[in-house]
Amino acid sequence: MDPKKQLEIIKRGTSGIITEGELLKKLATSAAKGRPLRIKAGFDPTAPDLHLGHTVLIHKLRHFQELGHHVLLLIGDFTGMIGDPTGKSETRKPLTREDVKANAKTYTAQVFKILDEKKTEVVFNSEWIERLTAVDMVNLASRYTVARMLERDDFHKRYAEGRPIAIHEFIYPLIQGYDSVVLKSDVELGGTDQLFNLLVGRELQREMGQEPQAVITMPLLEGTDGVQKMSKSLGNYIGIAEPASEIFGKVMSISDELMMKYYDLLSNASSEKIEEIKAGRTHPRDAKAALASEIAERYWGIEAAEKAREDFSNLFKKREVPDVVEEAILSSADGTGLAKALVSAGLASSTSEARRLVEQGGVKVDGAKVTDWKMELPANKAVLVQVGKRFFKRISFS
RNA sequence: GGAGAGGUACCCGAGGGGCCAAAGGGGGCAGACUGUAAAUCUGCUGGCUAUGCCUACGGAGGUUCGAAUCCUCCCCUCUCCA
Repeated sequence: MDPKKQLEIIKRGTSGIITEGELLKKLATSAAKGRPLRIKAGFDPTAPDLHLGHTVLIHKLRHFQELGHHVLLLIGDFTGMIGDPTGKSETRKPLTREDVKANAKTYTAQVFKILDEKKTEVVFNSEWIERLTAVDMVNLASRYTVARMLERDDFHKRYAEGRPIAIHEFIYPLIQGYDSVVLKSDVELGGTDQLFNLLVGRELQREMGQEPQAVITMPLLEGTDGVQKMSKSLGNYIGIAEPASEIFGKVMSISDELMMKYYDLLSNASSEKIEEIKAGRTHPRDAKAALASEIAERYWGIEAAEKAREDFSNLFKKREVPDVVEEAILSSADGTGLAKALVSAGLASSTSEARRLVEQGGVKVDGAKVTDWKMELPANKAVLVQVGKRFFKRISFS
């Protein structure tokens, strides 16, 4: 494909390219010689379950793959096995080789839902880093200066504020850069927070007589709240291992504004289509549903995605009861009071909570709104209990 | 080693003897509305055998009729100095 066209596709959704001119030149040479570019992206194998935020980078890799380039999926197992004592939050315990292997396996399995496995080369950096001798390490370290290290924002701040910087923290960027040298990468992708480390790769390649890699940074994906970056600990994430209905629902719950970003970063839709949505020619609700379907389908297949879409529409548009409602058989020994039953059935976390829900008109029994939390449920037949719009349980007593 | 600041609910953060189950914001939940679990608006947001009781402002004691608030000791975090 024409290098300029390629660049256009690659640029979509990125937060920075260093430098665009260099990248274009690489693309041109590649096209002229019929030699695919080597695209590197590194992953930390410590957290095996991925959420959509992690996939932003992977989607960009896919774009390269579709353009015929060679993707190098680097598993940063070396740092994982040492453990990074930086940061006070938690002392990460070093992973064993087995842990890393197992993590990497689940990791790549998830990654290959997006990337073409046949066109992807998975590499582990322990393979070459472990072979380095102390002499090699010192030699590597001599290629970079303290002053340049201190240019990194967080080092700079910590140094200025007199907070500690451990020596090994200087080593990690060097190792990441060295990986680029070993892999002879033409392009490296990373999150915006990785910019400095990515640039070290350029320096080291230049030092070692290679043409420096182009660097592409991808923005951090905001979570479902639309403000903070997606992360498991903030609870604003959409995990790719979550059920299709959850993925679908969570995507539907994002704001219209955030949807645009998700389209840029997570969708395989054509640029034309995305432009159409941004221009408002597609109804936001439909655009969001299409996105939710696309993502759900990617991880669960078309059938599950269709089902999720249908259920969602029944539940929220038509306000119908889903056709599969979980049964909850409670013991009548605890009494048949509504508030208690809500708690036992897992629809409320405490009787106070249950009471509040009822008082606010959020509870229906057999389709009728209930106002009395002391109401007794029938002991001899099952009733359909609904909390809010989305939680249903068929409750009976044994 | 010395000096100072601080630790409050899911998070941030106010309150400095009773009116404090604790302002305000965020998050979460519910309701209204709708285009949808968007946006906006409203309410709720410790627990319980429930017009009362219990538990809770870093931990343990103490003063007081009464302590998140005052005192003592301890633990932890941060800042400055050596």
